[in-house]
Amino acid sequence: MQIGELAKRAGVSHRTIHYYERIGLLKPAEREGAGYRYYDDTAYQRLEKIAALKRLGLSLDEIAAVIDLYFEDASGIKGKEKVLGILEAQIAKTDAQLTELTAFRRDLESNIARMKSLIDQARRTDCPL
Amino acid sequence: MQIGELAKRAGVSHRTIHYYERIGLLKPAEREGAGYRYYDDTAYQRLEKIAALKRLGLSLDEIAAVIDLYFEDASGIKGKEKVLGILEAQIAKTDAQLTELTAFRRDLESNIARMKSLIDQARRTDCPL
DNA sequence: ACTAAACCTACACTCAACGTCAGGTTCAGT
DNA sequence: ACTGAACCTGACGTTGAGTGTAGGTTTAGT
Repeated sequence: MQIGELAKRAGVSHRTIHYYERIGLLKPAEREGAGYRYYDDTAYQRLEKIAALKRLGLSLDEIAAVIDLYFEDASGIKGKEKVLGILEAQIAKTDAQLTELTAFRRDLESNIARMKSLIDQARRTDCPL
Repeated sequence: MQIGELAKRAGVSHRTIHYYERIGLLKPAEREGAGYRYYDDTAYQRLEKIAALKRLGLSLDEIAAVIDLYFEDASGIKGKEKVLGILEAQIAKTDAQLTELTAFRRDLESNIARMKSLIDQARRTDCPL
């Protein structure tokens, strides 16, 4: 598939794909004959993964550091140990984020309840129709 | 307390505080005599809250939309209903994020296990000391 | 052969969220 | 009265994550 279709399927612009390629997030893809890029499905999967990791709040740099795990084995034992370190740091971060996120959720719920009762109350006193 | 101390306590720079004030995230604070800003503890709490919401991935704009909940009641019933809408959208987003985050955590754990076993294996075959 | 749609590179621009710098004012202690 | 630390504003610089545009090339359909 060409860049246009890939972009459409992944819900990003072709400029974004060029950008990801430039910063090393997405491999340059096959370049047949002239300069056209041709992608297969793994490129699409990679873009999806990138989007998912972005939603978790990772920067593109951080994503670059972990994404290859999903698509190839780290090369050599040095690489593996480095990757292990990254993963362990990442899981600690994730746990902290989970804690904060659940607390935030609780907060939201209690505020929703509060708002609802305030609205109810206002309705009953101001305009009982 | 003055801006320097507030900045130190909250772990941000004074320029960040100026910036937050300029975009309406932080009230201008008391300005006695000459232009010096004097803050009380709620300013500190507000900065903490902002930091927490940032860690959850909200933009400063989004934070501005919800932070007042924590410090004052929304005014009028119209405001309350608007706020309620924001809160409910936010909680849906939060739930989605929680789902993704736990999945990501699971992924990380399985990758960590995989890496550990690969490293172990490599150690045993390559250099059995 | 021709044309429109899709592609290419390269540079410039945007926007958020700050940081840096310069030049001036104010406050606290001596 | 004086000095150094803390403060002020305003303009400009920076980084991350892209977007826009210009000018040229390639491909697919007719």
